[in-house]
Amino acid sequence: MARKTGSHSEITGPKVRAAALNLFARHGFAAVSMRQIAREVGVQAGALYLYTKDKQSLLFDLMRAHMDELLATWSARPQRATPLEQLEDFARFHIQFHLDRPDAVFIAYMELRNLSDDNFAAIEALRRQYEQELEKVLEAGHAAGVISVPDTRLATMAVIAMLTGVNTWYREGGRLSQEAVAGIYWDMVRGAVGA
Amino acid sequence: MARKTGSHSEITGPKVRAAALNLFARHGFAAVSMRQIAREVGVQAGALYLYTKDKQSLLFDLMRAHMDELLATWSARPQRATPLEQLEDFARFHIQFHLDRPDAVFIAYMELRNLSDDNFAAIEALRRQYEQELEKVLEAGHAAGVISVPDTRLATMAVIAMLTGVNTWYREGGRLSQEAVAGIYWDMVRGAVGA
DNA sequence: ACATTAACTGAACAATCGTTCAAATCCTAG
DNA sequence: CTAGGATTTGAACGATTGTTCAGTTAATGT
Repeated sequence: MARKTGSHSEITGPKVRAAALNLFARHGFAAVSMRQIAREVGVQAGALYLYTKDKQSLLFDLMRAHMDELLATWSARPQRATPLEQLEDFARFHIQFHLDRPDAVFIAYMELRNLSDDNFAAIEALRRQYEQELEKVLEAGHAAGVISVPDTRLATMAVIAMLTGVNTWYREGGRLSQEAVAGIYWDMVRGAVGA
Repeated sequence: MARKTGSHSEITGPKVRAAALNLFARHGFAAVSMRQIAREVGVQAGALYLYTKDKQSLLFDLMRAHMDELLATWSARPQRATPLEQLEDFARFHIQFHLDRPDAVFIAYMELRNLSDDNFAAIEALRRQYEQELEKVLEAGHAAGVISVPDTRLATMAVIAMLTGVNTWYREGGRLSQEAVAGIYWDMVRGAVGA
C-alpha cells in the first residue's frame, strides 16, 4: 500500500509551490529556472515533475489557487446590510487580503502574459468575477442613492486599482498599521464614489 | 570621413529601441531574446550590439527615456494658479500621457525587478521625483484648506495608482473617449481627496 | 577611381534552459 | 525480514541563451 504517515510528497509538494511563489515574485516567471526552484526546495530538478506537469502549470496553479482563495474568502464573509457597509467591508477586506499575500498578488498581476491562452482566459474570468463583486455593491449603492458615480464600471476599476496600489508601497513595521491604512483608504474610496 | 546623409545607424537605432519596447511589453524582458528583437528589426543578432552595450542597457535606456520624458513633459506644462486647478491638470495629464504610451508604461512598472541594483536605484529615484510633483500639489491644497486628506503621502500613492490603473482596461475605440475618461477620473480624484 | 569607414553578417562560444527516464534509494505494509 | 511502491537522483537530450568577432558589404569624401 501507499505510505500514509510521513509521506514526503505531502511535504515536498507544498515546498515546491512555496519556493516557486517566492522566486517568481522576486525575479519573474521567465527569469526563474526549474533548477533554481529545485535548489530552494533541496531537491534535484527532475523531482519537481512529480509535483507539476510542467513549468507553465506550476505558474497557473499558483494563480488559480490565489484567485480561488480570494473569491472564496470574500464570499464566506458575513454580508452587512447596506451598500455603504458592504463597500467599506470590501475596501478593508481587499487591503487586508492583499497585504497578507504580497507574493501571490504580485504574480497574479505581473505574470498574466506568461500564461498560455487557455490559462490566461481562466484567470481572467476569475478576476472579472471578483470585479463583479465590487460592481454589484456599487450598483446597489447607486440604486439606493447613497453613492454618486457617473459610471459604475469605471468606478469599480478605479477603486480596485487604488486599493491594490497599497501593495506597492506598504512595508511591515512602517509608520502606519494595516488597520490605519485601511481606514484612510476607506475614506478615500468613499470620497471617490461620492458617498 | 564618416558618412553623413542616409546613415543607417540613424534608422536602425530607433528601430531597435522600438522593437525592444514592443516585445518587452508583450512578452516581458526575460522572455524576449536578442534574436527575436533582431528578427523584428530585420537584422542579425550581432548587429544589435552596435546600438546597445547589452540587453540590460537596452531595458534601462528605455525606462530612463520614458521617465525623463514624463518628468520633462509635466514640468514644461504651463502651471495654473490654484492647487485644485493643478490637481485637475495632473490627473488629466497623467491619464493622457500614460494612455499615449502603453508599452513604455507597462515596462516601467513591470520590469523593475529585471534591472541591476544601480539601474533600479536610478529609475526609482525618477519615479519618486514624479510622485513628489503630485505630493507638492496635495500639500499646497492641504495648506490652502481646499482638500482634506489625513495623510498626504498615502493620498499621493492612492491617486497615482488609481490614475495609472486606466491603462489596464482602456482600449482605443471603446465606449468612452480619453477625455471623457479623464473627466470622470478627475471627479473621483477630487472626491477621494475631499475637495 | 580609390581609400576609408560605417554597417552588418554569419558562425562560433560556453552556459543554461525545460524535460525525460532508467537506476538508485527510501520507507512502509505484511 | 522482505517485497513493492513511493520518492529522488543524476545524467543526458536537443534547443536556446547573450555575447564576441573576423570577415564581408556598401556608401561616402576626395
